[in-house]
Amino acid sequence: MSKNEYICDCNVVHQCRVDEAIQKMPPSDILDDLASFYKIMGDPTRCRIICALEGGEMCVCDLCNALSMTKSSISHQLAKMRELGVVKCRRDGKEVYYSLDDHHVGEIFATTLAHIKHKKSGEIK
Amino acid sequence: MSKNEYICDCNVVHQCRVDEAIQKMPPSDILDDLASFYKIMGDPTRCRIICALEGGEMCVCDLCNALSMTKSSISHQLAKMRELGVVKCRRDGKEVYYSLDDHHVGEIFATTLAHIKHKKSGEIK
DNA sequence: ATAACAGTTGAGTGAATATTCAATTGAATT
DNA sequence: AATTCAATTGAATATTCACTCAACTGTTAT
Repeated sequence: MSKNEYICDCNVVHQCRVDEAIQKMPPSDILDDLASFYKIMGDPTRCRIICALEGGEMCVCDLCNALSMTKSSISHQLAKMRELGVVKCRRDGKEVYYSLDDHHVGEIFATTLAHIKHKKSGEIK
Repeated sequence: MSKNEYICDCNVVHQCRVDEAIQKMPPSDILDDLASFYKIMGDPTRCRIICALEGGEMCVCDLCNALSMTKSSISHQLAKMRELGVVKCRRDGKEVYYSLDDHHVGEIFATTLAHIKHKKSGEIK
């Protein structure tokens, strides 16, 4: 009778918990944005770009040298980060300067970094 | 003379910023852990699992029905999340109950969700 | 104008990964 | 012991994605 028999071959154990979870689930556009935000942070290269930009704006060439990577590779990543509103850029002559666009990013980043470091040193839960 | 000529065909614009970024860059094992943490959150299915588990533990079948996905798919994701210490599980008879392992996850998740919602409703930077 | 330089972009490639399907494990019931 | 049910696992597939390479855009200098 309930929709689960079409999805899964077992019976619901706690219908109330299932209903509660469905009811409290954020709308899918919000969830997709959330996942996109995490996904954009979920790459070592982009994490390093964010770390570098926390000290202030840098041009693409500066970033290349700070991260020891090619201009093309960095530029591709910056384009994605810009699209998601993580970084912004301004042109000054031949150079293009990038900086963190979203002030929340730095905070979330710092919080998570502290959490990782804490876990790393002790493995206390 | 500087190493950048091997990486990039342009000249460093701000050597001091580059040096500062390199010096302040967290060690690569920390950065990899950080990226892994974000990566595991960077998938809508896993975000939904986390949302569901915030209300308390659920068995795999409950999760299937809450998310309208197959047991196998959910189980594969749960295995990854368990490996990274995001969720933990306990067996009770035939069922296996999953819950959030890391109390930081909920906090970081809530913070980011609030941030996304805020951005969504207004696009104020 | 032409050349030189900073950065971008698109196609292509190889690696990572989410889901499906089928087989298997582990536990409870008959 | 045999069956049933919840969950896991491995292989296969399709998609995503980071990086490379080469061509191109936009700006400055000659």
